[in-house]
Amino acid sequence: MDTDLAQPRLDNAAILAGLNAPQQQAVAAQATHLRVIAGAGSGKTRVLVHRIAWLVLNKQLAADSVLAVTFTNKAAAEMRKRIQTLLGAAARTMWIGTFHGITHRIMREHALAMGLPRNFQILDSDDQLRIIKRIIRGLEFDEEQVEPKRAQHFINRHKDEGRRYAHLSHDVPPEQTYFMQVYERYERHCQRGGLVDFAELLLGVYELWQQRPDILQGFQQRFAHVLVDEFQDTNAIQYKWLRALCGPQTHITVVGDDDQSIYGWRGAKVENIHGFAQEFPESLTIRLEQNYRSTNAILAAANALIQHNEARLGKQLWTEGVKGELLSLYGGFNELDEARFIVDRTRKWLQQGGALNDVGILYRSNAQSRAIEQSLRQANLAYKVYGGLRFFDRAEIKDVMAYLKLLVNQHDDTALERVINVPPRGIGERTLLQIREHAKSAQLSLWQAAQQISTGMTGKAGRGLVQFFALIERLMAQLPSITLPQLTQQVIQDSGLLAYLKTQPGEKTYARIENLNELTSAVTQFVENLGSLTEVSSQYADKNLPHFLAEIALDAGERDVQDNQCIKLMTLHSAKGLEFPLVFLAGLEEGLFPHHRSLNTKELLEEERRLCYVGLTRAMRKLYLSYAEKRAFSGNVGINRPSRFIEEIPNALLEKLNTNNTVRPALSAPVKSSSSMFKQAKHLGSEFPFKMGQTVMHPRFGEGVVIGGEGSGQMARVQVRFAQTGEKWLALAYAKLTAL
DNA sequence: AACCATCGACTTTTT
DNA sequence: GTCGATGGTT
Repeated sequence: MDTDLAQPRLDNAAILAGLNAPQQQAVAAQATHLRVIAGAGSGKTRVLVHRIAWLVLNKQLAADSVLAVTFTNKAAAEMRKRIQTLLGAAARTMWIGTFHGITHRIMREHALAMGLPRNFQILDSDDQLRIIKRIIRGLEFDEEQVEPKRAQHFINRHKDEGRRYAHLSHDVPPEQTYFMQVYERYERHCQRGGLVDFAELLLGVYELWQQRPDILQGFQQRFAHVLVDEFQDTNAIQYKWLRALCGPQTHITVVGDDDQSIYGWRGAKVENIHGFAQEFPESLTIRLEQNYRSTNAILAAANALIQHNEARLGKQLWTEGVKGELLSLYGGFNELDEARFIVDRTRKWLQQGGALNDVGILYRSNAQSRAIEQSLRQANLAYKVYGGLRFFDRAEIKDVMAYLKLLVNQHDDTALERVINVPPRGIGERTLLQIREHAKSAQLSLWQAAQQISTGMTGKAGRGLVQFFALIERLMAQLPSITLPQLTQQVIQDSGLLAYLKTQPGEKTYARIENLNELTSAVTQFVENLGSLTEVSSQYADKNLPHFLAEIALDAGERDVQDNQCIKLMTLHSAKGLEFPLVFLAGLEEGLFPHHRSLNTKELLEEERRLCYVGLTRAMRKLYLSYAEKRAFSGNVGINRPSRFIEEIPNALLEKLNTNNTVRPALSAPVKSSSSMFKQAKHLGSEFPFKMGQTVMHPRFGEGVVIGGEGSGQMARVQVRFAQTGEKWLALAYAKLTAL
């Protein structure tokens, strides 16, 4: 797709060559601000890259007066690579990075002004959760009532919106007062420890700019052009941050597709791209609607589907390419039948000369992969499941990382707690409790507290502590004289992690040991790359290690999807930005896709539809849609109607393979009012195991009476009035209700 | 302190 | 069904 070659002499003709008219307009737009609505497969990255080249060439810009922001490291790396191809070495000094990477860089530069220690640490969500758990325990809250995950979500949601504890109204629903207290303590904890979570990177820099207009002005003057990729995914704080950065002289270019906005649930605001023209009156909007990826049939289906959304800027994808095959729809008897169908058609594809890595199998939720994997294994087809646990999130890797963190900062309590008894060295819960108590009362870090306590200690725990201190100190002493890969090896060996792993039985042990080896090669790779970056460090671990830790914290470890000679399985969310000649979109069932938790509000439902749109537009040549009439879920069997999204695709584009089944068509609209729920329940009939007014038994809530119901299959819920607990909505798929 | 059994949860995910 | 957390037991 990309035929860019290094040009000996780059001129405008070369930059614009091979681009269609709207692409050229976007690349060379003179408007103060620019919004590019870039449909799927319309050459978005290409336009972004060529625009940067055009700007540098025509506006005589210094390369470092351009700032290009993306969401993922992968996108940033790709962009830098392609700019390098066009502009050569000039791309080196250009500010290209993720929101978090760039704010991290700014934060390092201005740590002092932000009241941060020079060696501030970045928390990943795992670290964050651990801290929150500790705080909840410290406050002596019941973890049942104040769930750590929800507290984390509470904190992150507010920070992503730019709200500190101090900004919050204290007039909140009672259940949130707990979260408020956790938030307050969490803020203090991070402040004290020099800990920075992901949201803090953005929020911290934003606040710095608010408090120090001089610093802000410096950045405003430095960047003549700011370009933002995937603008539809920006959240509130990212938007505020960008808004602040745009001074009177700044030009901003945003690129995105409101129809592919699928991250509303984690705070992304489609409004940002929708309202751009109002917010930036001197702006031009250009639509890229010519698609270079899919057949006409696929695009027609995608266009038809997305037209059911109201909240959109509007656009129609088209192609000069072939009409292509119709989409095929298969209604499986159950999820295994669906999987067999997928295997069958994959085989057919291979027989016709297709390749394994042409194939992408996409689904709404991870759990769906199991049945498909099973069938693929039986058929001996090579596949890989993308998503799930990231490399650096694996327990054994995090253990090693925690040791490395401790070497940089012994007062990193989170890291210490993680590894003080991993591998087991006799330091149990009681000892740990003692250490925590002492740390709390004497205002010490756990490291300090442990050292003080260990002096009077004899026995197993005491020996374990001494051994642990000796290990850390010995490794610390080596930092200035060994390389980072050597250090990593030492940690793996000397900590006893490797030896301990080897003694553990279980099939996963081998994979874990492999992971540790892979970590060493990742570290080696990091050190090699370091030489080519601007921040050249000495080869020794004392200099490299802090950089490495920051890098890893900001690295999702995105795996390269493209090359592997195998079938790719992934969720629709992870498939965004990818393309496959042959795509299976599985599990098109009401309740699963659209997901039952998105059925009740229009906004969520439209996001589901956009997700479906993303799925359809991944396909280049052939697209299969499928659903299962019955699907096993958490041990239960759910009966689902085919997804409404199927109906939203014109019949003329669909070849129906096996849909002569017993399942009735989808509900045309979500159930809204409670009275209609009530009616619905009465008429639900066979698949609804309870009648109105029936007495039922619940293992936890006891006896109750059915007073309402809604939905069917996986989304079926009943309302029950319990004697003790009052009225509750219970999902039939989860609740173990028995009729009395 | 380590191990085992039982219980419960269960959309999507980058930084 | 399966993973992870928890609580009770050894």
